[in-house]
Amino acid sequence: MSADPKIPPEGGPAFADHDHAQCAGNTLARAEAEAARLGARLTPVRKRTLEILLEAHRAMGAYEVLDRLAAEGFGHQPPVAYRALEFLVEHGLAHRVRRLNAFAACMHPGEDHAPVFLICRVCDAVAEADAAPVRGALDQVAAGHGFAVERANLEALGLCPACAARGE
Amino acid sequence: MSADPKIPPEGGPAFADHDHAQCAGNTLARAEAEAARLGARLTPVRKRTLEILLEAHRAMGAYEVLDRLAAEGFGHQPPVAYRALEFLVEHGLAHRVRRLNAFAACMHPGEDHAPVFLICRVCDAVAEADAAPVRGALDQVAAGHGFAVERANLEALGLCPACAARGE
DNA sequence: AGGCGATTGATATAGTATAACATGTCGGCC
DNA sequence: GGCCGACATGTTATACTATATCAATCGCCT
Ligand SMILES: [Zn+2]
Ligand SMILES: [Zn+2]
Ligand SMILES: [Zn+2]
Ligand SMILES: [Zn+2]
Repeated sequence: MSADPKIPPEGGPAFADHDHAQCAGNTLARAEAEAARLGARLTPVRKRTLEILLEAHRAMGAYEVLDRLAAEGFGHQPPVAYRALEFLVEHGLAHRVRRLNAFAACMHPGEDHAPVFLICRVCDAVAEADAAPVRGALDQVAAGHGFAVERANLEALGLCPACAARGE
Repeated sequence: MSADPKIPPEGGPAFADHDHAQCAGNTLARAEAEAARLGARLTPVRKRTLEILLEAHRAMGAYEVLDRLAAEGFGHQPPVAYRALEFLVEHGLAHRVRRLNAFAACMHPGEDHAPVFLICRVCDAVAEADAAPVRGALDQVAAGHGFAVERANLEALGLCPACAARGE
């Protein structure tokens, strides 16, 4: 039942130590501004979903998010979580991490970025890095095949600095 | 239903037109050599699974592979397909395409490569491109975060040359 | 023959995701 | 005010993807 081998530190920080409450609040504010700019309605479920992702500062599965939402009086069915998450992803307020079948809040809402995800295989922390250089190389390789890249999933699995220092 | 070399869609070839029977046979031979080199046993189910992937020359879901295997007298249960696929992936004879929850035969077995996948969103063809430049950029970006990349999933979605020419 | 690890198969279940329908809410518009 | 359509939320039901576990078998070595 709860013999979870991985113990993702509750609200674990991304790679760099930081004041996470401020980091989450900050990002939420930017996300709200971005939603307003887009004319996207950040309703209660959606906002709460985003807050949950931001507070955790890690990738969360849809059902994990759903449990939290349900515990707070929202719907108990999968579509409740999936719809909110889909909304966030579509509007660039969150990202889907396919390697983990999970979702993570976007740390740079409104910046129109193509992220690369750095996923620690030990602590499950997920950091969003700038993909511009990677994307450039990708576009060039693809061009060599006559292929036009529209979207890319770039996800790296490895060791975060903290876990590497801890001797993995 | 399979003869016209000009039409990619069903079981379509990768991006470049080619003699697919030869392409598949060739790759299978190289895969067998690689398996032998590794001391990996390419048993009937495993070999047939690889052949199925090679013949299709596209990414296939585990259950799709399972249906084929079952129709040919192998087991009818999911683990049959998942185990064979896992074996192939572990030995570098196939790759997992997470974006599609699917698997594709490796076109360069034994070359110790880190592939990038180019996935056509129209015809579902999947090409395996050299990821070395992409991987280099990725490593550099990751290093900037103190992150050590061990494995990466690099998958691009877009338009293959044939579909682009056909006016998308 | 007997032991042993690897392989295959079946049963059962876990985990992830979406289709389809019902209800409610909030606008503009007559 | 009353109507209407767009959207949001919620529910039921189901589809799709993946793994844990036990049982039988096979190849190989002693
Ligand atoms: Zn982002
Ligand atoms: Zn870590
Ligand atoms: Zn390959
Ligand atoms: Zn195509």
